[in-house]
Amino acid sequence: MNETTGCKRTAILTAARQLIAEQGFHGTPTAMIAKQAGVGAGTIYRYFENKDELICAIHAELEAKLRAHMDEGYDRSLGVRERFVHLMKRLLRYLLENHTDFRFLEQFYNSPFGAGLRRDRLLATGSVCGQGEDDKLRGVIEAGQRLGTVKSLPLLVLHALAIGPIVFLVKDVNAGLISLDDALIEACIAGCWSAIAA
Amino acid sequence: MNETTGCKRTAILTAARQLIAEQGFHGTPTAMIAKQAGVGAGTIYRYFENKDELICAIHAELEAKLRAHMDEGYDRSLGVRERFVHLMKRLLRYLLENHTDFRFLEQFYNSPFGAGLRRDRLLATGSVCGQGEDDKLRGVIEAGQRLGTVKSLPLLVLHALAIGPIVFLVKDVNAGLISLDDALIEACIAGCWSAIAA
Amino acid sequence: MNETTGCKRTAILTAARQLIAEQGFHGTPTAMIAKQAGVGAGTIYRYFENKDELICAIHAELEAKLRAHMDEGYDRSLGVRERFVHLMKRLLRYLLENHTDFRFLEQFYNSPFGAGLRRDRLLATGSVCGQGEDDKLRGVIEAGQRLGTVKSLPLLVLHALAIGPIVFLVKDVNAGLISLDDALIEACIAGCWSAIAA
Amino acid sequence: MNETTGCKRTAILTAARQLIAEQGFHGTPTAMIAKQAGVGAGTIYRYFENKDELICAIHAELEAKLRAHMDEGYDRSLGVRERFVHLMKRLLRYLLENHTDFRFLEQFYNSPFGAGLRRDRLLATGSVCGQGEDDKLRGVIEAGQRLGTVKSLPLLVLHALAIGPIVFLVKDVNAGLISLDDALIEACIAGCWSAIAA
DNA sequence: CATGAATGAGCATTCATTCAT
DNA sequence: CATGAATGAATGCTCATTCAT
Repeated sequence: MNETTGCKRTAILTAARQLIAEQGFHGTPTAMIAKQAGVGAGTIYRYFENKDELICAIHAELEAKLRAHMDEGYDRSLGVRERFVHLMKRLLRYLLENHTDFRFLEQFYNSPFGAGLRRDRLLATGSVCGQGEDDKLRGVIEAGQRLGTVKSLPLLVLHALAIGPIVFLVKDVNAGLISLDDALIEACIAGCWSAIAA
Repeated sequence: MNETTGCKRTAILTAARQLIAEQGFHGTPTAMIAKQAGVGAGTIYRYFENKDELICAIHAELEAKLRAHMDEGYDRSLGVRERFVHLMKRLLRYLLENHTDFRFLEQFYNSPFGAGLRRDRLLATGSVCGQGEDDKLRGVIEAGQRLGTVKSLPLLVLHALAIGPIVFLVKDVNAGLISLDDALIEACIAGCWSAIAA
Repeated sequence: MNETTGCKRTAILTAARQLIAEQGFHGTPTAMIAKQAGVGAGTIYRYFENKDELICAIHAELEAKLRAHMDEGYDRSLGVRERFVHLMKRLLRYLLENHTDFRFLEQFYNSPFGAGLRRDRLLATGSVCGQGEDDKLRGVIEAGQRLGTVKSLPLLVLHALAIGPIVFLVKDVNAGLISLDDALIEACIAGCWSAIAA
Repeated sequence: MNETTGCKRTAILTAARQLIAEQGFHGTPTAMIAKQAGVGAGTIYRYFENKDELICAIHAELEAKLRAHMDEGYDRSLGVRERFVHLMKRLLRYLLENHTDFRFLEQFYNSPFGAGLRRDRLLATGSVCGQGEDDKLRGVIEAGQRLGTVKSLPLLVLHALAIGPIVFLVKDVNAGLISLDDALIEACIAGCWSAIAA
């Protein structure tokens, strides 16, 4: 048993996520996933229609996890800037701490897989434009716009100004080019706020 | 003849860049590249060691083109902010106008190919930290720091704050989620400046 | 419950026969048979050694059914020609009315399955040469030979002359190329008789 | 070199025909075909879209060969019966002498492959009903009907009476149940004629 | 007895790369 | 130099069969 998860489906998801994060979609044969998950080659297909479905399932899982993590400890009573900083910090910290998750998502969005799904997605175009979803970051930005503390620009532009640097920076960190302490994280997010602040 | 370039190497590079931008690395067999380039399947291997080398050659070519485009019309006599805006505008406009180039680079950096090459690259971690190269954006940022108009943060962080939103936004545009007029471009780059300005 | 037969074995046989008739041996996984039969995938193996045995069991069942049908209403006191016509009509009508049975047998005999079993089988080489079995058609032909009303040719040749057209014609009917009324059936069997009559 | 044919396409066709005749479609992996043909596994796909296309190509080839063989030596000036006997003899002899061809066609027509193609095919429903083609057997039968020497029955019925016994008998021969000398061949075809003769 | 999750051998097909011409 | 036919290793997926419950 390679996985203590108990459930084979979870073992497969975990193995696939890790391997794909490291070696890419095409560098990760299903046989390798099965082996790493400690299951038979055919077992994958009891849980997923095909390799693509497996990949999309991982993506869905990761996005839910990420969103849940960001929302944790969110306090509506705080001011716009404080709430923005809270969400952004949690986002940045999550991406830094969950190395393989980020690597996976990185590849996902920049591949034909993500092409059709890109809209409304968090790291890609931002859940900010999630239609009816309870997107906290979007809510904060819109609240700021109503109060006049955030620029009157299209949501997508503001979102790019906020999220773009985070994604970019995490790549640098993962590439070993820099490491971020609390002060730098604080400074970076302050910069993001300045970018969107009126 | 699909290419009037005369040189087969160029025909191959062009064909490969376009096809890969549209279909991804793995959706683009070498045979397809050869056909589109109007050359024999074996001819590719007269000019490139293997498919990976071809891909890296495209990357190198695109990066050089991009850098050259950014530097064009650059006026050292202007102020820091003006020079920053000039470079950033040219970058954003180039990426918007050269759709397939961006698509290619997007895929390149977010794949095992780019993994080893990521350091020092423009869109990835920014040519800003190009060792000895004449990197104008880096120069502007450092000049700003000396004058106290740009924050005293690591270059990579500033670079992320500047470039991150651009890359992010171009993806949105390419996904058809938004289109940018001059005013939005201006506003976006103003936001980037605010992010790094002291 | 898809089957009211009560017995799982029967449910499996029925499901397998129908599915195989429609989709062929290789287009019919055991899992599909089990599902259609309303039993678990493993249950098939409680009643049949393996898939091949199941297929052979269906074949045996169908052949018995067919033989029983042919023999029904058989009157030994009639003349040779009348008895021949009786058996042949019942054969033709059975095959026309039991579409899937015919489709199954068709596939069975023309596949490696039937290869080893072909000898002594009704539709294939004819139960006419069934060793000790009470084969009515064979009996009629031999009786005819003794009376001099049927040609003195090897049984197998006579059998081919009698049965061949039937099998051939049913295929045409199943393919929707022709439909047979009573007159045509009569005429066809008359032709078969002419072929073997002295 | 397993094949002296010179052309790989031919080697593949030949190998596939023989192997499939012996082991069936599903008992004959493409790798086995390639090996027997003395070519690489991928080479098959340079000549055929996929395995199905290969199989259909074999079928087309065999049917053409068979038709050509039947037509050889055909003399329009002979009487209806003589022409019928000529064609039928050549058909029967061809099937007897080309064991594997028959085995292949047998399987082809009784499989999902043949399902859509069955109409108008020689062994299946008979080229007799080939729309505009120069089908000699059909011509002879129709000529006989005009002269009143052949029954006034639908072409398909007459065709079944003529061809059915042949196909049936060849199976018996191939199964080793009987062997045909000239006299038996003559007798059998005489029987077929009696079946359709007015 | 019955189940159905798990298995893994087996197969069709693709594609980067080679090499004889 | 250029070609493109040939290659065969590699891969996603299927399915008959087993066995723990």
